[in-house]
This record gives sequence, C-alpha cells and structure tokens, in this order.
Amino acid sequence: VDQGRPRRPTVADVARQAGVAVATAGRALGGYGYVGEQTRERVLAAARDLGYSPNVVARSMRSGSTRSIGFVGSDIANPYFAEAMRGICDVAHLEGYETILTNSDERLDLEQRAVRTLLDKQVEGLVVAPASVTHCDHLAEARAEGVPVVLLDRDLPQLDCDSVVVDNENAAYAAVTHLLKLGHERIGLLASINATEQPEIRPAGGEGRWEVLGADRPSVERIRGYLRALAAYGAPVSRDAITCIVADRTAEAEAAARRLLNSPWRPTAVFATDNESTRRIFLAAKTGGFKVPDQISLLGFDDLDWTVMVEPQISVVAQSPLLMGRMAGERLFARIKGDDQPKRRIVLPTQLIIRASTGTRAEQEVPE
Amino acid sequence: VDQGRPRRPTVADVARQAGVAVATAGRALGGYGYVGEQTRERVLAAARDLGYSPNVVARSMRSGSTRSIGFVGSDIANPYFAEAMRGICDVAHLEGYETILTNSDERLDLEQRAVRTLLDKQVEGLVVAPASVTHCDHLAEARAEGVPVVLLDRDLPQLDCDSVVVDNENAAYAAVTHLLKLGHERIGLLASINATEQPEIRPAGGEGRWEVLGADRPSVERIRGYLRALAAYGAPVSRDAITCIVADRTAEAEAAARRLLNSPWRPTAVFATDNESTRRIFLAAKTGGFKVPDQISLLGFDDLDWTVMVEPQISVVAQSPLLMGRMAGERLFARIKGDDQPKRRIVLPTQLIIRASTGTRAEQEVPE
DNA sequence: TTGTAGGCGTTATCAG
DNA sequence: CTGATAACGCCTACAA
Repeated sequence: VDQGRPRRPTVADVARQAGVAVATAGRALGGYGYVGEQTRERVLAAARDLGYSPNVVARSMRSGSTRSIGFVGSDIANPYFAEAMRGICDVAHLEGYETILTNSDERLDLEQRAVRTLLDKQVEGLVVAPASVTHCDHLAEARAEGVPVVLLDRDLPQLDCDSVVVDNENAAYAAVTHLLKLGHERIGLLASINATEQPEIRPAGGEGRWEVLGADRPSVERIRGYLRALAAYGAPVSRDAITCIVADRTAEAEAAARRLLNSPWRPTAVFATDNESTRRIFLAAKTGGFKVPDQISLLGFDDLDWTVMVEPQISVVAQSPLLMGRMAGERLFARIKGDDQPKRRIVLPTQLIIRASTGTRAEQEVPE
Repeated sequence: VDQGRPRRPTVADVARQAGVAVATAGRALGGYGYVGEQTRERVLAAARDLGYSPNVVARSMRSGSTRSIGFVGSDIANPYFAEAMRGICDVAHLEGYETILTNSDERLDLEQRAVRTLLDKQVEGLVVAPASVTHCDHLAEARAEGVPVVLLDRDLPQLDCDSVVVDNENAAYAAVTHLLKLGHERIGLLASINATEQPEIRPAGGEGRWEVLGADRPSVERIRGYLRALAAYGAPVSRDAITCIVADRTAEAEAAARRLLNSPWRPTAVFATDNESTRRIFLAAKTGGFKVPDQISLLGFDDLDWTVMVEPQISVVAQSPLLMGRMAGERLFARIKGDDQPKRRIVLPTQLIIRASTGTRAEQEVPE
C-alpha cells in the first residue's frame, strides 16, 4: 500500500540499481560527458526498469534554465489572444520550451502581479500585451533581471524591448479613406477600451476638428488615423461620432452602439476599431433593422470567421494575430539566445478587405 | 558594467544585509516559523532595499510543490478550448497556481510528449482533453506518479480519474428528435473527427439501421444519439447520411459538406456534431444557394457568437466550455488537496436552443 | 572512463 | 526567538 505521493526515482536510484556512481548515471542519462558503452546501456536499462524520468525542476535550479516562457494577455477567450497564444506556443514548442499563460483582463494590477509571479518562476522570457501604456515599471524590472520581454499589439517607446505591432494609425487611415472615397462624410467610430484609461478627445484647431490625447494604444492610434483621414478630406466630425465602449459592460455597450447608429447627425457609415466593436455594431444594425450597406456602411477590424458568414459579409481591416504571436516568439527566442541589438519594432502589415458591408453613399439615398 | 544575466539577490544576500542568519531571513521572508518583530522588519527592509524576490524554482525543489498545473488541449485557437482554458486558468489563479498550456493538435504522440514534459516539470495536476480514447498509458503514468488528472470533454472509463463531460448521446438524441418532430426524415450528419481514429459505421439488424463502432469520443457518442433517435422514430438511414470530415483539410471538408447537401437521397435537414462542422455546413448551404430552413434545416453544436449573427440564426446544442473548464479546475484542486474519493464523472447539462435555422418539413415542400 | 565533492536557493531540523 | 547545518535532485569540476 503506497502512501503519500509515490517518490519518483532519481539519478541516485538509477545509479544504485545499475551499480555505478551517481555522476556516471547522470552522464548516461543526461547525455553529456564520457560514458562507456556498456555502462551507458546498463544505466539506461536500469532507468527504464525504474521508470526514471529527469526532474526538470532540479535541473532548472542547477542550470539556471527553466525552459519556459510566459505570456500575459488580457483574455485568452478573446480570439485575438487565443490565436496569438497559439503562435507563441508553436514557436516555443519548436525551441523545446513550455508556455505559461496568465490573463490580465486588461487590468494593470493583475498584469503586475502576473509578471512578478512569472519572474519568480524564473521564466526565461515574456511576451506581454500590456494593459497600460504608461505604467511599465514591472516590465522594466523584468529587463533589469535580464529577462527579455517582447511586447505584443502595443509598443512602449520608453521600454527597451522588441515589439510586434501593426501600423494601427495608417490601417485606420486607409480604412476611413476608403469610406470617404465611397462618398461618406458622416462616419461614426466605435471603439472598445478598458475602463481605466479612457482616451481624452478634445477640440483642435478648427470647427469639427478634434484630437485624441493619451498614449499610443491601438485604439487611440486607430482613432487618430480616423481623424487624420477625415481632416485630409475636409470632412467635419461631430464630437459624438466617436463612441467608446467598455468591453465588459454588455448592456451599456449595446446601448452605446444603438445610440451611435441613431445619432441625430445621421451617420452613413461606421468604422469599428476592434473585433468586439465590430460585433457590437453589426448586431446593433441588425436588431435595429438597418439595411447594410444601403442605410449604413460598416467597416470593422479583425478578420474573424463570422465576418464572411453573415449577410452582408463585413469589410474589415485584417491582421494576423497568429503571425504576430509567432513573430513575437521568434524575437523572444532570438533575445534569449543572446541577440543584443538595439530594440526592434516589428510592424506587420494589415490588409483592407473590402466585402459587401461597405457601399457608396449614393446607394443610401434611396427613399424609404 | 553588468555582464551576463545580473544575479538576483538571494536570502543569503538579504541575511547579510540585515545582519542575521540565513535561516532567520528565510523565516521572515517566507512567513514561517518564529521571528522577532524587529528582526522581521529589519529583514523585510533589507529585502526591499535589494529588490529581493523569492526564487520559486528553488522553493519548489525544496518543498516539492511547484504551484503549477498543465492543460493539454488540441488547439487553443479553437474557441472551445480557449474558453475551457480560461475557466481552468481562473480557478488556478484563485488557488495561487499557474497554468502551462500545450497543444496536442489531436495527435496522440504530441499529447504523450506533452504529458511527459509536464510531469517532468513537476506540475501538480493535469487537465487533459485526450486525443485518443484507447491509448492512455501516459495518463495512467501521471496517476501512478501521484499527479491527479481530470479529463475534459471525453471520459476514459478505464482510467481512474475525474472527468467533466456533457451527455453527448442524449444531447444529440434530443436534437435529432426535434428535427424528426418537425417532420424531417432524411437527416444528414456532419462530424469533424481526427484523422487517426475514424469511427467505423456498419450495418446493424435491419434495413437502414447502422451502428457506430469505436470508443466513446464525443463525436461517436453524438452519432450514436443521432442513430438512436432515428431508429426510435422508425426513420431509415442511408449510409452516406453520415459524413465525417477531418478538420485540418479545408478543401476536402468543403467538398464533403457540399456533397452531403447535394446527396441523391435529398436530405431535408442536417445535424452537425461540433462547431467546426456547424460552420462548414452553414457555409456550404450559403454558397450552395440553399434556403435555410426552407430547403434545408440546420442544427449545430456549440453556441458560438456567430450563430446569432448570421441569417437565419442557427439552432444549436449549447454547452459551456467555460463552465466545463472551471469544473475541471475545481475537481483538480480538490484532488490536489487530497480528495481521494472514487472517480467522479461530472456530466454538465446541454441546452437545445431552437432558433431560425430549423423549420418544419412542410415548409420545404414548396415548389421550386 | 569513472568516482568524489560541492553547490544552485530554499526550507526543515535541530540545537542554543 | 535565533543560528548552524543538512537536504531537495541535478550537474560540473576535479581527481583517480
């Protein structure tokens, strides 16, 4: 009758069984140093007998290498992060590393704790989609401890580490320009943001001109691209064209999307800056009985499965989180292996995919 | 000029700085044993000064507890597993544990390796969505090493560990019965399966009667429920009513779904046994120009976001992978804490959600 | 080629 | 209450 956790056999056990010294067994099992052919076989046989398998924790402690990395994202249930995680895991697996996952829910305090825990667990690298773009002491700390960090989705200029991003501002600029070219002038914007870091939008030189304050998070950059496109076209913007929703609050978000569509200034198109917003605005248009694109054009972000399943198919700015995850992983392992070139900011391309949810303004003028 | 990885301060460093013995510093920092109030404060101050943070690897080695668990699923990019992972992580986080993620891609060999690696990393528990339902030596091994395992999505009766599943057979039975009650008789089935373990379908007592051979994977159970429902209604089944696709092979899967819809025996409804198949059959119907539900009724599995966004909204059997993940986590931690009751099989309820993609057979008889 | 001894950073045990 | 010391399992000098 076994009691307690049955102890796993150790090199010492194998050594005893094989009648050799611990070091010899270690050499045979670890595949380092010189071992006689017969000795090796005897040891290996003994190991098989006992069901020996190395204790990686002890090995890590000795060698200082845990062969694990950490990923800190806001929510693995979000397809963006799920795909990114997949990319990271794949690269890690190729390198013989495991990946520890933590969810920050876009909350700085949780992210800080997560990073601390991962560092204490001696991960050899960290991929982080940072919740805050202003507070990054915890990430600097990682760097200070010699643990490479790669930023995903957002860059923190003040931090000395690689990042993998897309050119959010130009992607949004191109998207909104497309709408403008179709003849739209009154274009709404819907963005999901986290509760703590609301961007500030304030008047800027001229009637119907605004600027976004706040650090360069993707949503802010996309809003900036949107504003720049409108300004370039000389299209004035109503302040309440820009609606920000908090992803958590379902009811509020629903109401906000509905309100945007029914604004008194009658938008003829809406640009959604992320997959969450895209879903929301589509749903709002659908339940509100809006004909897309006849009454309202929709242009979203992220090319999720559903965008080609719905009617009409949704035009989107596509990015590839899978690829971003992979690139992040590759940068990370380059650093782990000692690459110490200056920080690199990798900007992956986005693609504007025009489908059926965006139409010319003319179409919308059909009488009711 | 620092060179190499800057060494993190250790208890010894803190002890020296505070002018106490290592053991004392350890007690103050680890919060165990007796320490004088002033001594504690001195140590804590020293620790703060030096930026000390415990080396969890060393702690794990000493204490035998790594405070980490592992999850082995087939693909984190699949929303089912992403949600489940989220549930598991949440519970783990509550318990102060981290979660290591590995993807098996539904391949037994990868799963075996992953389990081995995780065991070597001394995880204290494992949640596994097993790729194979016949080979489970690697999981038995985990059990033998005293590492609790909880099975997700599929149960392995021969294995002594808890499982969290849904009642696949009855869920499918109810779903197909619903279709039968609507007047459908020629009901097709689409299932995604992995390449290696194709279920065998062979004739069983009577014309138009079949049985599925193979262990009780969800897909097989669902097929069984489908057959049972049809038999109960006395509806005969054509062999090629049952189409299995391999999730990887996009082109093949597309063709198979199309073929099913265009079968010479003219199905009036299709039951899809998983989210992948549901997506496929919907797409096939859409591109094939089938009117749903007028020409073909669709009933799917998994209540993903898109099922209410498309037109018509899809009727589905809903399960909650998030909840399943949580339950799995809770069972796992119960075991980690020493619960040694006999194995428990937790069957979570499914819900048949009828939406617009399922109609009565009558509707379909409209002339072309 | 093989064996011996020490140490990685913690925690546990035992005296003082 | 505090201090010295051993041990977790492995790896690496160094000696034989």
